[in-house]
Amino acid sequence: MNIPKQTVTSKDVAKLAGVSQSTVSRVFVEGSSVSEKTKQKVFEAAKALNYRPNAFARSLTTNQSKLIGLVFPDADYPIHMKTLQLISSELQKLGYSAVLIPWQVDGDSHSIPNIFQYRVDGVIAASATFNTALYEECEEFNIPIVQYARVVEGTKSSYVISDNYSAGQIAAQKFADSALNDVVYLTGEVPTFTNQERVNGFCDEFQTLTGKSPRVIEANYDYSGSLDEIRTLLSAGKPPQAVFCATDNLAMAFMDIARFEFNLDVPNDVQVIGFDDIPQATWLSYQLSTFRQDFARLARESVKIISNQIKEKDSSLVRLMVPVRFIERNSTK
Amino acid sequence: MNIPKQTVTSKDVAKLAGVSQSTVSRVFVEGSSVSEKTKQKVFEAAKALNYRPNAFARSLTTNQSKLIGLVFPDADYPIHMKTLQLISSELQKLGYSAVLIPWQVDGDSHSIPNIFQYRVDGVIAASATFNTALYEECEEFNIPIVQYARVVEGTKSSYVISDNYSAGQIAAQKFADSALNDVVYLTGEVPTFTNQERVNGFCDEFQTLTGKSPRVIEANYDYSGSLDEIRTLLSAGKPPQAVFCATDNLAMAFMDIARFEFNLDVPNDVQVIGFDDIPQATWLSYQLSTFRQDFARLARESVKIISNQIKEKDSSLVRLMVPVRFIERNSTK
DNA sequence: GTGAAAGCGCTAACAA
DNA sequence: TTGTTAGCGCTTTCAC
Repeated sequence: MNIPKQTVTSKDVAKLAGVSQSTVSRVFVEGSSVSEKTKQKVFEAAKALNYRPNAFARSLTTNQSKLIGLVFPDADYPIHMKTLQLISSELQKLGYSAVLIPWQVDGDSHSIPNIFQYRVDGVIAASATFNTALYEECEEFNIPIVQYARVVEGTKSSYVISDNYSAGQIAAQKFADSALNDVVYLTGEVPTFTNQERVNGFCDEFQTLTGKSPRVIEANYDYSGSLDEIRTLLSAGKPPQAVFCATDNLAMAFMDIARFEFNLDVPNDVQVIGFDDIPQATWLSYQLSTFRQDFARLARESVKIISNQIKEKDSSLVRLMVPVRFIERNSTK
Repeated sequence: MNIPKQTVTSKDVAKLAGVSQSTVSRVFVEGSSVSEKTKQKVFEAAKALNYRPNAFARSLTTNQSKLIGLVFPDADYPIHMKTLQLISSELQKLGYSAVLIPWQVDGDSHSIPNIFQYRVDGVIAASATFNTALYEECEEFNIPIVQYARVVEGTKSSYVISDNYSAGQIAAQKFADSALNDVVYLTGEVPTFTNQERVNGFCDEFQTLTGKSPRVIEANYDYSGSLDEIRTLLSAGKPPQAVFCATDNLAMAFMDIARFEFNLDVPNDVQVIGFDDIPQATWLSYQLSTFRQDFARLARESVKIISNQIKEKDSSLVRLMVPVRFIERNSTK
């Protein structure tokens, strides 16, 4: 176990360029005053030696790591990779890198604290399972945190989410336009703020428009965990005329059960709307009408917020709502 | 922009515990000799002050960052989140954290070098688009790299992949058992080592068993990019009796086109086998027979390899092949 | 615009 | 087992 010293340091570059170490430093720090000539000299020397500034040493003096902790989604939901790419890419543009924060605390819950040894400048919590410990740690160390596409109630943190209430309203309008009166909101089992907003928008609007209340029925956010609840729903008397589902996965589970086990036609016997617009929504088997979240925007905004809070030491909370778009395919009419 | 100093340092802890700074350090470093009594004292002081060792300062002296660069997949393929979770969790067990390396080099390609400012101890490249620059940088800085579930030919690095050749053989046997003779391998457009292995295993075995050669037809690894190629294939005379697809997404595209546009029954008119066992493979619309990769094992092994290469300074290449399992559902008979 | 010197928080010799 | 000392590679005053 023989760990070598770092190969090239700013000292080496300084020597080769014939300047002081601090001049080298200045060249690599934005906005320092260095003459164009020495700057060139230093760049040349740096390139010749293949020099990379040591971010750790830098952090030690600047007290900024340019590292953002990223709580990444725990569900194997098709859109989450895109989320990660978008966030990572936005961070990169601003000179930040992302460190993964494992959401699964194993055993003694020492894992969360571990990440704070790296002194992340901020944390982005991307639609993952709730983790109280994380929020407490952030508060303790005064690390700004922003929630991406989710809100954990009771936590005082910034967030960027889609306008779920409007989505609910639009779905309700769509169904009301078809003069339906027995409609269902199919929800997941874990109550979340964003889901509740959709429920509220849907129920409020449908009530207003038709005078009837939708049934809210609990299943699961994913496919396989919802099958039995859907069977129960469809076995209990007349099927609903339309179903608005909490996720696309759930909507697809509903469509499959309705078609293959209850011989119902979508959209003629029952209309279905999902939420998320996962790639599978376009597939020929589903052609699902659904709401597309503007993930690029969500990523951009959350990164912007976190970087502002870092730079400005501005601890005021930002709550942003991004519009969604209804994508009509063949599961509605 | 008022950046505060770090709140609590080992010095503070030392003072409170009434010991020297180096004793505090020893308490937080595995395998140092400290008496149980002082250890307790230090722990108490640390807890009272909410002390976290500064990983940057530590790295500076140890020349080890305990950070692993992670090149994460660029495709929005359903299993990739699981991959990330598994790798991240395995890393955590060994005391490492993962820093995301953005695969998309924007513009001036300065992004890759950036990550090396953090002096990652190693790099795991998880099934992503090939990036020559990354490999060169790693070599330049002597950073071990291991490829997860992929092999970029021409690169001298360790890798862990599934036994794709065997998968091809098993698929061939399955089809040969049904006495078929017109079978197709539906491949993606970008040639990869793992895919080629599957092609080889499939063709070799089918040839051996039946004396016939499968047709190898090029489409795409994802769903929507493959539709036209599949239409072309099915429009050209009699449909194949069976198709082995490079990915599950591709298999599902084939099933959809076959059923909805060519009125073919799966598996009676044409049998289909996929590869990956994504969650959708179990869905009622597909019930796809496919090969399940042992991602947990792939993650575990790749982390083990990288950590060994870091610890042992062992630059010998490890090439590991992990068995796959054929999961038979209703798309074959 | 540039250099010298001090110090960020930690670990690793070397003594004791 | 413990304390003292000397850096790790960088940035940042403060002179000049």
